Amino acid sequence: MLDPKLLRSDLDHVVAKLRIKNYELDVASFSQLEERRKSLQVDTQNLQGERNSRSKAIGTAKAKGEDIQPLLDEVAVLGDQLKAAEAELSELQDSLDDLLLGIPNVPDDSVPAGNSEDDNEEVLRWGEPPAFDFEPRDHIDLGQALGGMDFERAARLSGARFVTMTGSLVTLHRALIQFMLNQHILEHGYTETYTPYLVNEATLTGTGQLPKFKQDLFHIDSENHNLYLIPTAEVPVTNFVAGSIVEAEQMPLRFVAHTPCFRSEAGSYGKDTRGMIRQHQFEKVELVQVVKPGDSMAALEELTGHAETILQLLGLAYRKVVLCGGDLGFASTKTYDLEVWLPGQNTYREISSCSNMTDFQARRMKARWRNPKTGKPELVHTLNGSGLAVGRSLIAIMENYQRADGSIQIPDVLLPYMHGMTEIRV
RNA sequence: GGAGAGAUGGCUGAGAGGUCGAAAGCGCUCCCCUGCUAAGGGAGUAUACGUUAAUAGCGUAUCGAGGGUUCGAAUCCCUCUCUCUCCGCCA
Repeated sequence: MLDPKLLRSDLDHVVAKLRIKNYELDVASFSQLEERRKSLQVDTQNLQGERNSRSKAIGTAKAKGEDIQPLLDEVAVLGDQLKAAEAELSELQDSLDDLLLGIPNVPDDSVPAGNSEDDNEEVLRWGEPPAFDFEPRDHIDLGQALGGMDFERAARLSGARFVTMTGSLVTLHRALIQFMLNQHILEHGYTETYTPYLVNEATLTGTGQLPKFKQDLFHIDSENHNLYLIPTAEVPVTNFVAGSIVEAEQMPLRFVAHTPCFRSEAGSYGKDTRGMIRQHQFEKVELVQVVKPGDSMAALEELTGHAETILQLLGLAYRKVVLCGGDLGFASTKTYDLEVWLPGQNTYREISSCSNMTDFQARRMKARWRNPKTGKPELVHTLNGSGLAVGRSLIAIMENYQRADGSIQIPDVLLPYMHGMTEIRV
């Protein structure tokens, strides 16, 4: 959520900023609601004040043993007026909140303009795409040939966009998770976390998935439960600090979590339908930081660097792009995508997305820290990034480390997790 | 699943229809005293919103959440959520 004060004091500026994100703020609706809210709130508070002072007078009169009936008669009409005013105000407040919850975060000044991923700006390329003296295969061919990856079986169990895996490929998948976790915990200073995979509406509202993006989520709506499957660990982990005040000396908080992620992928029909690129269920190692407001842009660079380190240690060629305004997520002010080279697709594909949400999520979650300079609680800044998406990492390893005979070489950093295996073959 | 108890400020914890945004203690901040250490005295110490030049005043709201009763609710009633204790079941 944006700062309502900012919207009131500098609306034109916010509108201009949001245009970079291709979002047109409904200024008329906002101004109208805001104006009515103001006058209605003043009226309501005046009525409340009157009721309070009169009730107090009744109290003191009663204590003195005076006849209070005349006072009661005076106050009789006040109740209904007040009730009506309060009802109207709360209704108005709700519409205003709905509007505010639907407005995206404003982009950082460094974010380039643009409409789609084609307008994203490349910041760097690392590594060389491998040169093969044979025609490289994609992970689907490789996985089927190796016998460990089966999309048809998964479709019988669940439907499209699922996979079953067996054997060494699963070991490799698990090795990737262990390697990433250990790197972030032992080398990058993150605290390992375990979280629920089902969360409530308040939690998803805190990070910004609700109310606007309900269609992207899997929803458990049963007699006794109203829960959603997490689309990313960002949701439960960032909400660790919801409603709390973090001590200054504890910051920055750095959390890493490995969780499954569930996405309905509504609206992506026909996109990436083959293979493991876009699934309803996938594993991700997620990085979350909670930092002091002044530190968040530096923290974004740092966090993105932590994700890059994983790619570098795995020896995977990648490029780093800054998302343009039109491609920027709802809650983000600035996002770096890391795109790994996939020989099977002959292109770079997103494997990590690292974002600075500034105080946008913190305001929704009421996540604050106590600023020693002011002694007051102030909103924290939150960041998150994939470090990395595990399923896509598996694909990347398979396609980049494939050999002419269809076997797959295990990258050195994963060897400690592979029970002595140095390659995967039929 | 059954029975019971509870939820109050940064923390502990009083308060049981009116003068309660809330006693007291702890913690924290400032000041005084005291030549170290320790101790003592005083003052202050929630958040949001509105009004405003203002972090000054003033007003409004907030005692788990949401409804209700009442002129007036932390206090009474209802619903929900969560926590604790005992029993049952269980990976």
